[in-house]
Amino acid sequence: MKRLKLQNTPTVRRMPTYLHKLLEMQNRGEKFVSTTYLAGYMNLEPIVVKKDIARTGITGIRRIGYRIDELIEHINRYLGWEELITAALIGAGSLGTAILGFNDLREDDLAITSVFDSDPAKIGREVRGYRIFDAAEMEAVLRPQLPDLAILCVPSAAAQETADRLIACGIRCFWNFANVCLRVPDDVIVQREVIAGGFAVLSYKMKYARSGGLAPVEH
Amino acid sequence: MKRLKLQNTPTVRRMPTYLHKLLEMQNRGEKFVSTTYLAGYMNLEPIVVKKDIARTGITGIRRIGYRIDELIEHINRYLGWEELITAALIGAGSLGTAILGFNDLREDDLAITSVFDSDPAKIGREVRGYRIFDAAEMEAVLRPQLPDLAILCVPSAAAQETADRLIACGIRCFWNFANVCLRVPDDVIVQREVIAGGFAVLSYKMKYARSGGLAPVEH
DNA sequence: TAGATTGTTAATCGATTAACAATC
DNA sequence: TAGATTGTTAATCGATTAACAATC
Repeated sequence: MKRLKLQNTPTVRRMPTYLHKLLEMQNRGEKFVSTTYLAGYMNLEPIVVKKDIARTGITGIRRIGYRIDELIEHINRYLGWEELITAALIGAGSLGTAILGFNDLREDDLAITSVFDSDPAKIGREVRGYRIFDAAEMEAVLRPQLPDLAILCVPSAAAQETADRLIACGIRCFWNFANVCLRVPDDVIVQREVIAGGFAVLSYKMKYARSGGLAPVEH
Repeated sequence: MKRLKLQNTPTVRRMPTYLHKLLEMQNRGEKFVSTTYLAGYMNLEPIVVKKDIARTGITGIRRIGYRIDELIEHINRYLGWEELITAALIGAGSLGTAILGFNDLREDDLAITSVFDSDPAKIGREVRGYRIFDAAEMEAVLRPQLPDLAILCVPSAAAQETADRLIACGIRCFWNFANVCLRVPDDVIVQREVIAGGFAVLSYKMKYARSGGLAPVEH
């Protein structure tokens, strides 16, 4: 099976952190930023930031850095965050609620257009200003206006079945927080978040530090 | 500044997913597993899994695979998950509550020994069976029995200040879910989770697929 | 001018992938 | 035996890092 392999994911993953810092600086009224500054903030080597920024295609000003507004625009374009992305969120438990509350993402990048749960105690109520629909009515609600992606916050045991229904509905993109690897057709995109993966890196760092002394850093 | 750079993080990040699947298989009464099988489940090339497993130092059985119980033990040792890791969780909002509810991690790997919040409406109450302490009393509660790490689920604006207090208390390891890069001394370990990073990869995949056709896969 | 920074090319390093022998 | 798998070494690829010219 030949698969399309994605490149530059380390760069892509760093972009939202640059963006967040840049927006904060813009709010403070700052106009320019240098790679040195961003690297200092993120505890990275300046050359890493320089290469990342170069990928967006921006041209900077020698001795000064980059225009903040221009850089924000370039990063948004690089990530495909120019037009609003719409999503349905399935599973309004504590994790789902946490995602509904991320104002970092929800400014101009991601709009959650509907929220579903199968718990009768939740259906019809509001969470963070979102009305919760009955998961049984997912197809009926989504079909007329299909969102770009589905955010899966359902229990792991229900994830595959939920995904199957959404795929049948026409959804071709998933952000999967359930602890299972989904079986999907070739043309369906899945981004799985593995929280335990972060914890594994953390404990590996601890093990490393016990022998080494200093605190290790990724890369 | 010379820093200790961590290697094999891609391997380390995949380990918890192997582990989770292996435990499930063990519960079903299975005894052996092959790299081919795990690769099929995780949608990876078999050679990737073979190399990952080799890093744990286990020896397999040609034509059969690996003993599941032995592999579980080797992965736990590789990650430093042999003895229980203890943690304080700061911030019992929806994200904190979600983490308190991850039974995947909380079996034998991670024990949350205390939970703090500064919201008077929450202090003294229970969330998922954990009693919530007043964040103002963090030092008093933690000092007598310092946990291995702190899980930061506080609002971003409060993260640095909270971290500073915990460092003064003796904490040397953080799992940081707040959207800021913490300033910490050289000997303090930080693992930052950037949820927006996952979303960036997802939207980058979408952009890629729009031109390419097939759904791209990392690596 | 001097110095901080961008821009660009080359070197290095590490992770993935390929190839194939060994073997139960 | 044949075939599926592990074990191991080498090749490739991509990301990080180094070096240095250009310049405001």
